[in-house]
Amino acid sequence: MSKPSPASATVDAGATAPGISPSPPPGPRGRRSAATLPGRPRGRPRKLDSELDEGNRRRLVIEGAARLFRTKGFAAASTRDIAAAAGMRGGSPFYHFESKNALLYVVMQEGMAQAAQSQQAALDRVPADAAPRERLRALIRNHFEVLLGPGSDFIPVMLYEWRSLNDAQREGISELTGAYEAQWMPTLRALHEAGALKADPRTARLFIFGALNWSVQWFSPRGSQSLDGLTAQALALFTGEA
Amino acid sequence: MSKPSPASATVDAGATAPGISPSPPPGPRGRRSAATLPGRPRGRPRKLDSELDEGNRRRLVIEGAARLFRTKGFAAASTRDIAAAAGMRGGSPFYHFESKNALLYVVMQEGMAQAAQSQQAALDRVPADAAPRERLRALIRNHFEVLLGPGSDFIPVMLYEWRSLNDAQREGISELTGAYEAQWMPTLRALHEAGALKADPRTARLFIFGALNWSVQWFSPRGSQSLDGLTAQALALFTGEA
DNA sequence: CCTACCGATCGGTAGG
DNA sequence: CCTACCGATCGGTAGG
Repeated sequence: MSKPSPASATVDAGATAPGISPSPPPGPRGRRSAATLPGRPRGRPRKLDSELDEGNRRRLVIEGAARLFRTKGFAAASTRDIAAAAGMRGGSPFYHFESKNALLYVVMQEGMAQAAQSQQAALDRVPADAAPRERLRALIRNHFEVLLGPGSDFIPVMLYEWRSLNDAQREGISELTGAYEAQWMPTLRALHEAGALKADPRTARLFIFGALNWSVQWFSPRGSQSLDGLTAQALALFTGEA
Repeated sequence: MSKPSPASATVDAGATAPGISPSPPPGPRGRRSAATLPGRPRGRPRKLDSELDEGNRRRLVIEGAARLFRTKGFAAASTRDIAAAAGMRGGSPFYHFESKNALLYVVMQEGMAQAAQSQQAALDRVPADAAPRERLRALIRNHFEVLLGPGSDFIPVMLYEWRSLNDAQREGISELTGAYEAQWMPTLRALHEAGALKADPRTARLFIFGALNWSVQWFSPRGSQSLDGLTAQALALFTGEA
């Protein structure tokens, strides 16, 4: 119901998902041939001021967009709002991104790439002979960090603005979320076989993700709950052990 | 983070939450003195055609709004879209509602009122001497019905468009959601004391609601899962019993 | 409830 | 990256 029916969903003409490859930022709108322009001095390319912080300005746009998309929603956050948040004038975000939608995609893509990396690191920190429950604890704890930790605007945007993506973009993000979610399954299956998780692992994963993801709606970092405490509570709820 | 800070949150001048009282629909924009207008025949008020289906037109606006707010989001759904969905021309929804925002409020308020009523009926159907787990089953099953059953656009809108309400409106809706949620607590406490629910009941309620609410993101009525099946899985996950 | 209209705002662009 | 601009669309209203 919340996804448009396949029949009516068409892919825009030039809507190939931008920035799918996790390669270094391609510079403003792909225009990167400055060094080969005529009349430019050879040798070590002395960067202009405007080039020096070019990556920084782009960063500011992305971070401002993430924050505004999260607090106001994609449709309600104007590109002017985003420009102001990045210290720019109205039209300047379009120097870095070809459309508001492409900016949304980059926010989600960067968020998921970082979440996946953080999750992999968390799993690597768990001893190979650890109990499945400890592996689940690490996954839950990292997920809370990604959702609620400092600078955590990107993933909430991904969770709550999925419908604002077009089909090609959804496919790109799905690849990332699919890999992220798949890393939970061996642990959930092990717990299920050990009798510590009674629900079917596939359905359990959906419910567990829902329980955790929903915390962005009610968690306050100024409240009494710590992320470690929340993790322990979640573990108790799902595996019946305090 | 997703709620505006109290300092910057101001209540609009005339923004008293419309339609708080669950009394019968007050007719177009509160104008209901037609029967007392001069020159009108006495006796049984013979209704004009336009009056006959006045409630129906209003209904159509509300239901179209609920569907569009759900599928496109509040900001992205235009009042023109809603008018068209109700078979009207562009400006006509404003004959029934003073603003797009007031329409959102009515959708949420009607959704919650109906959900609360449905939940009460579900609880009334549980025998007084039933085990707490059976009470929880009834609550979960009803919640799935409210979220995923036929005509279930209203509650998802409430869940995902909270930020589009102003402060006065939030207060009005909070009263309804608070009562709805409170009905879960005795059951959760009983399960906790019996050792069937390991997490703290307050936190457990937040996680459980998250797990259930998130199902609107992935559930498909054309899939293999029935709402009864989902309920059994959720019960197994939370209370460790199949 | 429709017709016709209004000011405001929006995403996006040309040209420098 | 700014200035200045564009067409489109939006929520909302007057007047019937």
